[in-house]
Amino acid sequence: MIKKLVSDKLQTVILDYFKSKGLDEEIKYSLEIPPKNIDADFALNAAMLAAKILKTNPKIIAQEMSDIIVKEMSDIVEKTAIAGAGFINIYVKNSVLFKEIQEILAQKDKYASISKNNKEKILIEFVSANPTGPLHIGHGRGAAIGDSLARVLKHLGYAVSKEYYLNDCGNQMLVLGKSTKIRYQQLKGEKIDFPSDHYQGDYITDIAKNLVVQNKNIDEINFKEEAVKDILNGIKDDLNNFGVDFDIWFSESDIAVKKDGAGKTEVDKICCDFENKGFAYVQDGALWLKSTQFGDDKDRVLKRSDGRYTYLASDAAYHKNKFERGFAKLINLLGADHHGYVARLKSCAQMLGHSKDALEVILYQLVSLVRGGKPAAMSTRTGEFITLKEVVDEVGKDACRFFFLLRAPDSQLEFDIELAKKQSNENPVFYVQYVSARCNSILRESRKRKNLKNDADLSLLNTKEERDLIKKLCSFYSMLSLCEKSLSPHHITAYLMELADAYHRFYEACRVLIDDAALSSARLKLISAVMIIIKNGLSLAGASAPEQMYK
RNA sequence: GUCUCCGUAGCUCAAUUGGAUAGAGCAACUGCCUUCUAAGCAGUAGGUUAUGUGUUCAAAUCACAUCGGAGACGCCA
Repeated sequence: MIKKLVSDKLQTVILDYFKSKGLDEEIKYSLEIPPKNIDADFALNAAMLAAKILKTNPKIIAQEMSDIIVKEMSDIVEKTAIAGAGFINIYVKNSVLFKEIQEILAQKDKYASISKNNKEKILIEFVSANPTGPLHIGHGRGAAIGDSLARVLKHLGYAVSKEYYLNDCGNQMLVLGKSTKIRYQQLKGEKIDFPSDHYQGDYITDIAKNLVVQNKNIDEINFKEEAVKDILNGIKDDLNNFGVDFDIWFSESDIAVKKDGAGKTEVDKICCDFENKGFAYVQDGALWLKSTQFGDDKDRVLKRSDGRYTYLASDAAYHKNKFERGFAKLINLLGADHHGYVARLKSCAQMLGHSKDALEVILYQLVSLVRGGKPAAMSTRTGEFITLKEVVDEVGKDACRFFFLLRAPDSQLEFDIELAKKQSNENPVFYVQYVSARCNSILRESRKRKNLKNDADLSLLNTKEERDLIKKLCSFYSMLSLCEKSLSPHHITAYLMELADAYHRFYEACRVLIDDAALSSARLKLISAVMIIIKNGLSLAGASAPEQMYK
């Protein structure tokens, strides 16, 4: 939280300076972590931005600002330096760093979390796969990104709810029921052709087999219900084994089937509402949403001329329901193939009286599946897909979740099954978890020793490797706020790899269990702090921090 | 045809959202285990950020154009 400390103090100092210069407008300066070749703790770009407006030399502004910072913030700032085109590099006092380590040790898994729930309520909806088949590897990516983002936001003090939207009515449910029935009849010896537009996967036959065992009369079986129940249980198991749990399972039938006293569903009501407000109109016997009014490139059908609603109508009612539950911000994770929905969903949000930013849609590129260099199909209908369960069983939950978090959502992810199945050091999760194993090993060994002190003097930690490691620990909060700002949790894995790198270098350079009891105690404190951060970070990524690892 | 995303080292990807000398892992090569786990460390090599023009103190990042890849554009679900 050093960054927060520095930036909070800087804010008033800089504002005062700007005022003294007669600058009223807000300048969006940023406090950054400098590139590796510069050893300063933070870099400030405010002088260059101010110079642009004041039309003066940025270096002069930088010097003035720098002098004020040193004077006003002497309790935390050791020194400053002006570099490049007018960067102000800030060096934080060692005592601030050491205090931060104490803070980590005291707060443990609560470190860098904001406990007061004064931030807005957020609903994050993800996966939401139709219950027509098991989750595949693409759903895994959505699950990993959504769940980790939720964990980060929760840690930062937002009241986050994770929701799965269940499309449990509509035509495909009927097809699912029919598919199961035909498989059942085939198992009973009837000669029936299986239609090519029905669900082909073996899991349908498995469900039918279970029904055959129950030995009921065919007329007593609700095939649709049995199939959905079976598949949904499978989905829940798969998510559970993947470390993902949802707070709310929202059923589409609640808004599209359930009727109020007047015999209206929520979908009926919102369509009516939109029409009354002029956001929808009738043309060619269908009801159209005027989404072009809010930036969509064409209007969309809400209700077909035969009276059936489209998915958009359900989605509009669903999002209205989300807002009504008191969520100030909605985050939806969608596969990139659904990007066409963004404009119309945002239109709905605005028609409901919310800002278009109240709904954030994170699109993640689909996972292209490769098997031994050749592309592999992923269609639920052909039945030739790799399930999430299959990959988790073979690769392990930790590696799988870490792998999905390595890339930004909008970059395409190539998942080579053969490579992922190889449990080798090609997978960076081992590099990070190895830190945990090495720390634990030392901590175990240290318990056998008796010359260690509790009130270790952290100022003894003054080698380059120790200082680098401490600084990396202290930037944990910066990483979290970056995830928040970019709404992407992929910075977690990048951070963990950097932290692991700093730790392994420290491990090589600085022996912990040594005769010098004072130094040894200080280093033990340091690795206790490392353990806390590694564990926190891995936990946000949905992975574990093992106590031991063997060859 | 229109729209969205992408194009960065041999491969897979980062780059704190406009910042300083563009960084990691894998693959390749050279060293390091009688001391807390070598799933590690140190080092070498690898780049006109697809191409071009522009915007400014500053561009991989923004704008326009071109080339290439993926995807979306139905009164489908």
